[in-house]
Amino acid sequence: MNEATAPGRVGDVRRRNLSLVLDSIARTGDAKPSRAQLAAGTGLTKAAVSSLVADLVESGLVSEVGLYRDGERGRPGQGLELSSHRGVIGMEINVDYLAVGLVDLGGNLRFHSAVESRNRGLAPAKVMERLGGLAAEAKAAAAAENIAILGGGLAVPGLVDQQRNVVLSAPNLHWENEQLNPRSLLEGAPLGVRLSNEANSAALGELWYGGGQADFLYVSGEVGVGGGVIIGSELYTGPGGSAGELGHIVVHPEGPACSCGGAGCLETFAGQEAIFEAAGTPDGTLGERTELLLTALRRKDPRATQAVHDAGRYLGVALASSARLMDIEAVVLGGHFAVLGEWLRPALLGSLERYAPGLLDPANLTVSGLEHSGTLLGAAGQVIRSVIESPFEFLLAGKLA
Amino acid sequence: MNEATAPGRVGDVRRRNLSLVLDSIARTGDAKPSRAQLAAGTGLTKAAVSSLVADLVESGLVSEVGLYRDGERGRPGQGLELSSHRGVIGMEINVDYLAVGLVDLGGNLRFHSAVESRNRGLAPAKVMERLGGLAAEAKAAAAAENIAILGGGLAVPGLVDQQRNVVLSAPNLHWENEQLNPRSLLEGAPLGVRLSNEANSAALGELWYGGGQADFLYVSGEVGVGGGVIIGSELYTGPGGSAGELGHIVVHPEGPACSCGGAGCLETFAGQEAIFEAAGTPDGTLGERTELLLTALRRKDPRATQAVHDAGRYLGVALASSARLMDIEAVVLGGHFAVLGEWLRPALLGSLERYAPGLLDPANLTVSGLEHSGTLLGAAGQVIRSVIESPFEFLLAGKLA
DNA sequence: TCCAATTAGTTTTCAATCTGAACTATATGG
DNA sequence: CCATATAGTTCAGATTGAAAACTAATTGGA
Repeated sequence: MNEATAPGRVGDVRRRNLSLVLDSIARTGDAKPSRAQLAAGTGLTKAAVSSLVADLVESGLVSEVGLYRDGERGRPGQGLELSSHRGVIGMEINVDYLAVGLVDLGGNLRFHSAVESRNRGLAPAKVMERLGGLAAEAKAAAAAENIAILGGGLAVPGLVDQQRNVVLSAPNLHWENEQLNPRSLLEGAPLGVRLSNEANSAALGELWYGGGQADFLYVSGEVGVGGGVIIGSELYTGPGGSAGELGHIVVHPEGPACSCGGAGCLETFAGQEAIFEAAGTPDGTLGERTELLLTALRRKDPRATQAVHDAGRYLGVALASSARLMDIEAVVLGGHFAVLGEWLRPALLGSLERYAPGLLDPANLTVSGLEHSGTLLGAAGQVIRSVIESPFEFLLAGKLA
Repeated sequence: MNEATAPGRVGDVRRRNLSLVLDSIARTGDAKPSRAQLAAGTGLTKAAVSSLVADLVESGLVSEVGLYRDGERGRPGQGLELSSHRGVIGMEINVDYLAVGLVDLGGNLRFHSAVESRNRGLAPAKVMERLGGLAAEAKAAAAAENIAILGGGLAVPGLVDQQRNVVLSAPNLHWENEQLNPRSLLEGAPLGVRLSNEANSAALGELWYGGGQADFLYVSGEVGVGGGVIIGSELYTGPGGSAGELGHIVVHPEGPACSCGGAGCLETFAGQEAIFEAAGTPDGTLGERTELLLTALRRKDPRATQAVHDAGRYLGVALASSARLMDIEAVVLGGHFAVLGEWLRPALLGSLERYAPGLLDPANLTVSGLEHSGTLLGAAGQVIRSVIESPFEFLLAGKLA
């Protein structure tokens, strides 16, 4: 007998409605809805909403914020909002830097700190130690603002196993099957620390806190070319968790060998290294090389211009194929594709028009506006969303003062 | 206020559990479970299962089939099965033929009929008229076997709007924005007739009635190259409903122009027409040309061999990219790719190994075993699944004798 | 032969939770 | 200052599954 689904119990109704109400409060955001507005918005009765809100307030997830004046007459409602005294710490390990951010339940970045750190080839333990220092800063900031930390999210540029806290493979860090202990970064946080992929987190950050629509492909141009697929406002990770590997789509069957073992992958044409090399940018730190490349582009250096043009063209091929396969209607560019957006865009659009005419509206090809906090927001947001989606489990997990 | 989700009501629990029990019976299939076994399998109590089964039996969806002898002692259980006196008619319009099938709730093909029909360029009304004749045969067969027809599914080789019953675009039929009236094929069926895409239906047929796993890509080689993406045992159609267009993945950026307006699409290398042309197969009906090509392959004709080899190679490129983007771990080949499977496979596997080494286990690259009934089964199955997933709605829709 | 053991299925009681309606609370405006 | 309007609470009623006790049907051994 196959028992894919759990049986419905009477209590499930409340779990679902707790989440529905909490989600409504989160979506309404700055408007700070009253119970009556929530009742109208969710379709529940006022009685049910009152009862649900009472539980949420008691748990500390929701706060009442004074009276709310909407119409002209009648008793004013009590405004409700996600508590600004509950937060999650977002953390990011990338090839050239470490970063942390403190995000409250409402999605506000209350503290942010980043340091350069050449992590490539460094032992995970060493990197985690450095990150611990940053995390301590964030914890201090939370204490100062009286924000209780519920949990954390840690994004890394590689494939992860969230259940076991293992980085299965992060080629650009030279990590392979590395067991991490992210929980140690945030002792005592009731929801622990969730490990995630950098591109996926950035995509989720864009969805929840940026200009993300319900369906889009986020393209992450870091050292590697990654992607995050958002479908119906959810991250699509695929059965094995490694969906969105845009960097290894074959864009030319006679193309050069790729570090992945394949050939003709997008990354060999549009990865940071490939672009710098094609443009003839000399060695240096990421910041230096980026500056040099941008300068070269501004003075219309032909080699740099051609390099970026080619990258855009092949990115267009990959996006055309992706759009066809997954019916993608919108694309958000992040990382170095965001930085190079202006120079990349014409070739990219031309390529899309050549390989998939009319499929993607140029207006739906945008550049991320979250800059470097997108990944942090997404990493933290996953924990915040887990609370919004299962508040009942959270109520049990721990009602902290 | 955003009201994405409906509020949970107490009654929803029963809807869910009705579906859970019905689905359990469907999955258990030939084993014909007793109420007690269902209780164990679903996690519900015997009392709850008894009550749910009573409703399902009353509706006619489930039948009791005599005593069930399992253990050595104790009262024997009443075996339960999906009623074999309820059925759905699956129908298919393709470029060269029409087909119908009668499928009972248990997924058994109780009647099947197909005729050659050159539908390319024919007016939809004319094609529907011919199909009506076939549908009448199926209805007669149903009457003879005392099977009540609940509804129908109609698959066409094109993009459809299921809500409005419009074929948005079926290039190989030369149909564009054609309003159909599928309901007229099956007057009186309580659930109407559901329009669907041929490749998607074939993928679903493979999932429900073939060797389909929970996650796979079905590749449909008909006149065009189509695809159906199954993720977590569900069809992924994308936000606009046109996901799975494997035929228009770019496999060579300098490739020839494609009918879609793009260039270098897989279809220009691996579509039926492209293969026949590259192989030098003379004109004729599909059956004749296929026979000629197979004969040429058997006698190791170099041109035919090369044509199929190239098609396999480019199909490999497309599958490598698809696997990377969507984390696809299994592929099922249908249509002419199934027919050519034996000759295609080496080049396809070689190509996969070159472009995405180790990503797809060759054992997970299989050929459909449903032959020509896969699409019919899938088209009908969608209606059957809708009943299994929402039996409560069905109970309201109509309890027929 | 017949009863203890065993398993299937039903009945009964209870708790959870929503709806709906009546009720209380608090504001505005004439 | 009261009619009106809106917010929010209280309470009876309905639905539904859990738990436990009960009835039903069968086997195997005394």
